[in-house]
Amino acid sequence: MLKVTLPDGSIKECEKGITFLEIAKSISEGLARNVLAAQVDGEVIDSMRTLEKDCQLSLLTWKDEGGKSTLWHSSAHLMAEALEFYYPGIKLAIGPSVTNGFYYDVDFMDYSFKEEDLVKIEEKMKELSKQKNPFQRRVVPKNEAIAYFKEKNDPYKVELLEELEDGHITFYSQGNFTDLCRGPHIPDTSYIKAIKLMSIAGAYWRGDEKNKQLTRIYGITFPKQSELEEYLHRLEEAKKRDHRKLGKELELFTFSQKVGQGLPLWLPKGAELRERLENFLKKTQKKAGYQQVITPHIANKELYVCSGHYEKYGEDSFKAILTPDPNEEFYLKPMNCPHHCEIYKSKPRSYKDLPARFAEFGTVYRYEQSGELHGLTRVRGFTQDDAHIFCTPEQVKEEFKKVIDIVLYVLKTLDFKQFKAQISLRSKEDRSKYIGSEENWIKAENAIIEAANEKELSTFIAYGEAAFYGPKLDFMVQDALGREWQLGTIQVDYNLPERFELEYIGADNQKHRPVMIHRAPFGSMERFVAVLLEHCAGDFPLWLSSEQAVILPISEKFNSYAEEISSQLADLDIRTRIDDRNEKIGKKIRDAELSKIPFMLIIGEKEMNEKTCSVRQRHKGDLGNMTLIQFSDILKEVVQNELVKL
RNA sequence: GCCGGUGUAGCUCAGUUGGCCAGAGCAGCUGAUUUGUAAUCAGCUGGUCGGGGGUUCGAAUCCCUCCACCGGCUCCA
Repeated sequence: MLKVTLPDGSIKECEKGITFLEIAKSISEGLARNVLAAQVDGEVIDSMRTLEKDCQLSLLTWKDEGGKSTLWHSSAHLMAEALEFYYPGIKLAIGPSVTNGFYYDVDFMDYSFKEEDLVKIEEKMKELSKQKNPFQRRVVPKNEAIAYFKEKNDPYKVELLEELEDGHITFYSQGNFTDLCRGPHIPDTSYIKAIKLMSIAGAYWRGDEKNKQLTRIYGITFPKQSELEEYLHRLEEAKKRDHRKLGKELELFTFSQKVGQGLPLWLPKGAELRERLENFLKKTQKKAGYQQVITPHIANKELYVCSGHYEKYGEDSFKAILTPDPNEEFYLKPMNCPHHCEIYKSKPRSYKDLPARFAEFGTVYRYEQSGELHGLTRVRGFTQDDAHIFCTPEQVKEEFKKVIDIVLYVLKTLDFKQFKAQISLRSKEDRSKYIGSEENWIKAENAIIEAANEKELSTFIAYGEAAFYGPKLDFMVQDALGREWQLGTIQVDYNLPERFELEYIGADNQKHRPVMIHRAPFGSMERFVAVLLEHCAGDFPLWLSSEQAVILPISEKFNSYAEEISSQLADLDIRTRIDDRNEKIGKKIRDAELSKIPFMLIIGEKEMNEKTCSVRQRHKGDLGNMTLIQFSDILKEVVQNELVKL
């Protein structure tokens, strides 16, 4: 008998050689029906594998990430089987599970595969799933595996196989389909109850644009039909929060083909919102010892040659701006740091002056690839809430921690509870794209990791995500559709100070090199507004709302009283508008609700006589009759609750 | 940039076996109504059917090309 330790700590005695599914059965039939995979000593494997030694076991179901990914991975195989049925001879590349479902990259050769073909594949998958075909695992010697796929004429699998180590290669088969696969898989196809193929898209083989482009088919499956329906419903709801849709509806921003792709136009309401966010941060930064600076939108090519950006990005950026002098070239500024370095250099600096913190809402222009533009989250002209901190090497960690405080304060104030802190380091393999000495990189990496640890941030490391001049700490949040975006970023940089030969005089009366910290708590105003918009579904906090209340006279007879309270509320610093259209009150309320105005003040005969207003709150309804002072107190309290979070 | 899809009024959308002056709702304008917590009624205005080229007696509809947008891929200082 072997000892199996379950997640609750209990130990179960089991016979060697029984399957994990059988262990599940011995616990309960219900559990057994739901088990998708087994996690044995931390490794996720088939529930049909057998018990060989004492172990820690947890049985994974739909509720576990490992369970989900196993079902989806198996679904990818099921889809591949259906595809081979209709398109014999297609070449399959890879078919993994992803955050929301799975995909398979397929080389369709001469077939043409269209979106409308998804339905018939889906139907075939449903048919195959009902056949209850078991997933069978088989260890295959490398040469045999290669021979199999050479015979099948699949160059992608052969290429994958050639990189694998002999003795660790497994095939999985179900029905008429066999695939090279590490696993794990569900016991049989009948576990896949609800199937939806979502979309097709192009994807390069191995993610390299030099390689052939394959057709990627995305799908998602569930162990229950109702879960699929719920998922599709959630997708619909998410679409309603899409910042591109809300931005248009709430008249925050727009794009114009004439102005140019990826160049947002901020409408009055959007501009006001943005101004409030900027002022909020300016105030926070002023307290933290930052100084505002202003730099121009273009700069001489020499600036970027010096910074290294020209060499790195010159080819892909907006082309140079020429002048009557043939020896001159200017560039639209793609980042603010080189300018700030020159501000630092404008006078000699003493260690007593450091840290120097220069902040600027600097608008920058980058020629992003056309296919990459996306609403406000990816644009060609945007404003960074940028600042550069110049400090001594000894001050780096402390300064870095202070910046983390600001970022956390900003996220907390705007009610972002879900975010990830990503430590972005160099790629392990390819170091050619980075500049600067090994020694400086290591110093910078350590500073970030230590600061993050001391601030007790929960972090994860992403290799290959560093900037070319240094590592970063990036704050990532998800948008309505689950896409991840980088918002705030903090970067330690030893390179630019060197390139610009920045110096300060130390206590020893010698010249020293300062260290730079680049940081932007919002990231960019554009992206932040986009993510904020989706996060709050357009219901902005009161302190950010341009129109905090709309005054709704019951009829035109009360317009003059509306004017009166509007001016009184303005004296109380409350931002209002009067809806004096010749419409019924129901219509005015409906329009105010749809435009997501936090408060509505309904005034008629009674209110005019009593010098009161009837207050209605967005999404909540009637709060009753009150005086303007009472109303203003409510607003003050709401704003207090929104802002005082530290 | 690459693959696939989409493009009709300010917005949401109808209209393709090629054929009457291209339609609807909302928004806007004008008038009537003077209204009590999510859409008052009537009339009117508004469209180079994304741009350009072609096929045809005839194109929103078919073909070519360019542009923009959407979903991905690659990229992201």
